[in-house]
Amino acid sequence: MRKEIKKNAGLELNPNVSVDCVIFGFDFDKLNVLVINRDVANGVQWALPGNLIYDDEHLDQAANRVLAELTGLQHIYLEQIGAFGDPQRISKESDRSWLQSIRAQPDARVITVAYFSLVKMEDYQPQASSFAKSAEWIPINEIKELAFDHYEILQAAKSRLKQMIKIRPIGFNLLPEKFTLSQLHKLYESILDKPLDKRNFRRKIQKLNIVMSLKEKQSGVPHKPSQLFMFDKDHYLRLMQNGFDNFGF
Amino acid sequence: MRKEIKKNAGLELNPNVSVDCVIFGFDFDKLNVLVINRDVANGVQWALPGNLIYDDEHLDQAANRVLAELTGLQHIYLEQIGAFGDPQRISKESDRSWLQSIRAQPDARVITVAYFSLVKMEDYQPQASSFAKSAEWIPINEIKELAFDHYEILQAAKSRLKQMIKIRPIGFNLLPEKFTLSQLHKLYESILDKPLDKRNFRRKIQKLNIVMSLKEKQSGVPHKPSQLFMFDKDHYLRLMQNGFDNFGF
DNA sequence: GCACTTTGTGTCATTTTAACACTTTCAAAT
DNA sequence: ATTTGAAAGTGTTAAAATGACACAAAGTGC
Repeated sequence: MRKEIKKNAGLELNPNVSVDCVIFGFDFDKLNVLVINRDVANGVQWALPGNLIYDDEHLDQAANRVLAELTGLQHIYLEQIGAFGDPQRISKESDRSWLQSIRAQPDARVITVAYFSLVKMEDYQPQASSFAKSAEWIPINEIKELAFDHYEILQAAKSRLKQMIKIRPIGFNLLPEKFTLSQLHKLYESILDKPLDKRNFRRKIQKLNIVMSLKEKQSGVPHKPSQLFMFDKDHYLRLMQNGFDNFGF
Repeated sequence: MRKEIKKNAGLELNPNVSVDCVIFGFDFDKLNVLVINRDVANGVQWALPGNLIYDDEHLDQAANRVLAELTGLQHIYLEQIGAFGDPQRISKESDRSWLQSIRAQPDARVITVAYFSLVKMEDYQPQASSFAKSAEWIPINEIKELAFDHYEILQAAKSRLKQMIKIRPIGFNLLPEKFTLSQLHKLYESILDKPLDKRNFRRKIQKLNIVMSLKEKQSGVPHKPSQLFMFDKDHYLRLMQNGFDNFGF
């Protein structure tokens, strides 16, 4: 195999394929998404972080790279949503100037492979300076519009997350290691977008044995302090081996 | 918008993006997959049907085209599985001769977008001539190996199908319009890859009201003839509007 | 009419679900 | 010191869903 050629190719961006990431965070109250912004003629334009892939790069690698370049985070929960391939997906007039500033071949037909990732918001807090701000956490429900086809991708990410959380305990990726059941409860409500009865929720989670209670409580809160819990991965893996894949929400 | 340029571009295959289809069929006994084959040095090589996309073509369109070109079928249930992007995915030595015979740029890095589709086997029966055979239904459990990364894609398709059938009644796409509950039962068992209690299965399906019984029975069978049923789409849509998305299998 | 094959059906014990309200514990304010 | 506010934590019950299980009925082919 021709090594030199491969090496060269490795330096090349593939002009036809990009990855975009829907990065979810949870602020103990609602879901947020990390978007990047850019000043345009009439205000600010938001988009999902993303980029072209390199020619010798695995798609998953490219997504991890985009995430790391933006946030510095590594080893983050990341899952592919799918490919978006409308030939017109990046040709809206309002998107062209942005594209021209970031792409060598702004007119190329690009399909994008979307990923969603779950991060602990505490792990990445972009500087909120009003200058040079480039990344921001935005509550998902406040996002009405995004560049390119990113709004569509966001909707797909949301519904995929909803689907996944019903069959796997991925929500823990959005919480600190130690959390309260109320936080977990609120998280599930936010993702599923519907109220869940508090007592029934707690009973279900505890019956499944996927959380272990710590000998530690919240402190400094102006109300009854809550028991802290951790995700019990071992118990979950055991459950899973028995074919468990339905939380029943 | 520059029409001429777009038209020209439309005639071009995009050398970097393909689609591949996992086409499922059900023979009332087990799941089958439609594969294409090609004689190679030491026997026969199987692959999933697929092709490069055209530059002005939507990914979904491309998948529909591949399906139609192979089978003549249109308006078939088709759903994206995701993109497969290992940079080495098509560079196995054993795949190169095949690629060279079908691709203008056999060395290009290609990512593929995989789809799965559900067809009624009766709607497409490839000629089983031993010459020039190019497409064949193969029982999924007999497939141990496929060209490129197609085996991996097949596994993803299988598990996606399994996942989907638990939340949506897509199985009906694999059956004729009129079917028996035993056929439906067997279909679910084949997809979920586990036995389901006959009576409990029938009870569940009928309680959900997603099938309507016809005033018609099987005939010509050497045993008690079965009642025939149809999928009741209206009832299902009503269910769905109430948020139903879990069959509980 | 006998053999064979598949259809079709009901009950019961157990588990799971959904609905629902009040007491406890802390910090903060007075 | 007492009150106020805010969230934590907890149990029961009725209804529904589940899982386990066996035998008679209705055809065809011989």
